[in-house]
Amino acid sequence: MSEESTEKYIVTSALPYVNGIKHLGNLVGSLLPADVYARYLKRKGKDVIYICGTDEHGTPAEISALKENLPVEEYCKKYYEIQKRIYEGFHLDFTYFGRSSAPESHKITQEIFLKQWENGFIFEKEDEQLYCLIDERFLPDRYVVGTCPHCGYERARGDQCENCSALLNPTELINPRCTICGKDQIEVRKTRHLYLDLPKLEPEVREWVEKQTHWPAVTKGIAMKWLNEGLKPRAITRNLKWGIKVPLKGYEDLRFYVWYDAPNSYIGITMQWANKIGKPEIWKKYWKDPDNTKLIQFLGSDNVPFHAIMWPASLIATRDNYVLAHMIKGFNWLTYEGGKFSTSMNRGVFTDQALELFPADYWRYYLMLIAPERQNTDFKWEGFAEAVNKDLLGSLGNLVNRVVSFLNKNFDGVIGKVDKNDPEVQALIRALKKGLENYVKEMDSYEFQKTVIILRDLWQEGNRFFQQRAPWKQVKENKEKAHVTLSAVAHFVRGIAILSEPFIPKTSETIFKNLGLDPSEVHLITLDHVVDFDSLEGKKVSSDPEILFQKIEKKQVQELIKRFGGREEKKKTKQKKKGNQKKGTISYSEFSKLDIRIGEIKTAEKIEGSDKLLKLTIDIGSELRTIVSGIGHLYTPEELIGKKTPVLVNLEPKKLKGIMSEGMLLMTGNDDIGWYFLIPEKDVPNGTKIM
RNA sequence: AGCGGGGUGGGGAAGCUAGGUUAUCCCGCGGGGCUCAUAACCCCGAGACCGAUGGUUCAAAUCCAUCCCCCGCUACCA
Repeated sequence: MSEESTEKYIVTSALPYVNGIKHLGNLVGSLLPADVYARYLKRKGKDVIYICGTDEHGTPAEISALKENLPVEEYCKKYYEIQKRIYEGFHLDFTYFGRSSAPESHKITQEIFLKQWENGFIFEKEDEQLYCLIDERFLPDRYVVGTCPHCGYERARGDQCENCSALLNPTELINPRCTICGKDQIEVRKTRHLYLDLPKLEPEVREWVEKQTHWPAVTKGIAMKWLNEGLKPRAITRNLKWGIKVPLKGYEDLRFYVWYDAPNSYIGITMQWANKIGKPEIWKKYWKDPDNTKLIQFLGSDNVPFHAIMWPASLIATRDNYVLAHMIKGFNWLTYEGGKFSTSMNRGVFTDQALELFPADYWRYYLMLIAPERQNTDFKWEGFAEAVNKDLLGSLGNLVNRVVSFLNKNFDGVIGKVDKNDPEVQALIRALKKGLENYVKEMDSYEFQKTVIILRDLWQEGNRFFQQRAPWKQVKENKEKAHVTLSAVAHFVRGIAILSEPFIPKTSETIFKNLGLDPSEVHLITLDHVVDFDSLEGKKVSSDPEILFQKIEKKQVQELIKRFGGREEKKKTKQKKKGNQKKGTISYSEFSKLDIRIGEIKTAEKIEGSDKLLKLTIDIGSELRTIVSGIGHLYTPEELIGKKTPVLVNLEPKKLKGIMSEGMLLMTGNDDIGWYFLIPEKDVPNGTKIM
């Protein structure tokens, strides 16, 4: 066995919670980049497994199951199947997509726990918790509301009062109520829980984290913050029925906390795979050979503490030889049209809807292009359409189509010999070589956005070469040379199809098909065969090439924004919220944005077709402003001329009755007592600021 | 309020960790070319006091300090 083959990789994506169908944000923050990376490693010829599955334990699953009137096991199975099918639709090429509730996950979690127990990293502590007599369950903090002991707010949550923002303990609440049944049949019960002794493990965790100099800023920053604040013991059990049992006498009523069992399921799911393929021991080859295995984990930044601190600590505490993460690639957040994805407000796109609208590769490409690697990024329908129309269709699709069509029209579809002495051809080969080099460099640094841009540049490079060589002219003057041009481009296209495979696997298949190659080959060829300008010689391209992408029309974009919620809707809801609230405090900096000055009304005239609006010209010192004001029923134009009044000068201009109004008169009063000008006590020059 | 991320030509981003020739890319805009290709492609051009102020330095978008603004998280919704 060569040294190369003992090097193994485990790629994991954060386990999506079983509860319902996920947003695009969930895809882009872990599942998709993990898939792209695992595919990349396969393109490098590495021994790699890509592990993921649903995270099924915990209270939310139980509650959602209640709501759907299903036993929790059935509920989880249902959503496991649904999510699995969706991810297959996105061509996520898992080695195994399992479940955290499978027997293997129970087994490994219990095994890990027992080792920690033997090694003295687990202790018991008694605690008080609220218990709902109706639901017959202990209530997690979030499932209790009651009156705040500090401010008397009646709907304070178990952990914090929204009104006075005091941090609370659920047992402090006055008249606590259960949010599951809504009743107040609650009592305080003593309960004991098991804790993982993180303070004891801290030095080892710190030493390990400090060694990870190659982690991205998001990951390392969050991990160091936790360590610097000091680790506290963390409960690993809950009072639930749904979950993994604690394998100790006297603790049979307890279940492990989700945060504790979920990451163990990466191992558990690998075991599920191992059992399924009939090699029950093979999981150890990956998870218990830390010197030769690299664990690469993809997750959203909220998950970083669990993967960078808690889980490694947990594994270290076993004193066993489990693999710890080599890379934890944390992602920031994806927003939707400038705001957040929101289930309740029905804003944003769910993964199942996405697949009904467009092929998976459209999403894969755009999402990786805007992957929130170093900052939050925004999903925009216009951006999506642009990426599809310009990059995928205009650049890649066009290149593939034009070369295949041209070969069919002029050379019976046969690819010829590439003349490698031709300097322009040499330049094209060099460009592909260089592209490959950069691609590997960026992928090895887990830089997905940058890799996508390298791909896009290569697609353009193909078009440039095609344009520069103008085979449609060559074919008339020197048919042989035209054939060289087309053959070179065909080989180039083959190369970029392989490079593009991790990102747009289905498209790469189609490209291979159009080139007359076996589509499944594109998932097998390794990167060292990308730069190859010989292998297609004599081959025949497809006589009926498949169109790679469909254009997304402007009209369609507008419809999508309308259907899924766009900016307009966001504005409205924001205004609504504000309108319902009392005026809150503003900071001085916000106040200082207001530019209010004394202005003198120079002219005033009625606006045709309006009974209240007057068009005023106001001298604000530096200039004359046109302001439309609704005071026509209070004053005649003549009365207004010469009046001095405070004017809000930097108000966003707005068209009223077709006239641009560039400011606002400030007056006092209301409709009962009338409206009055605020006239300065002493005459001041026009344009004097009001502070 | 606390925490995290960010402010770079009209829009979106790269560059900032290891300061240094004309600040890079995509879209848009202006002009030109091509007609093989899903009006898709290619070339040229205009456009940036790199959030503000102060500092370090021969030299700062890049380092330090202060401030301002935006977004997200703080709800087992990633």
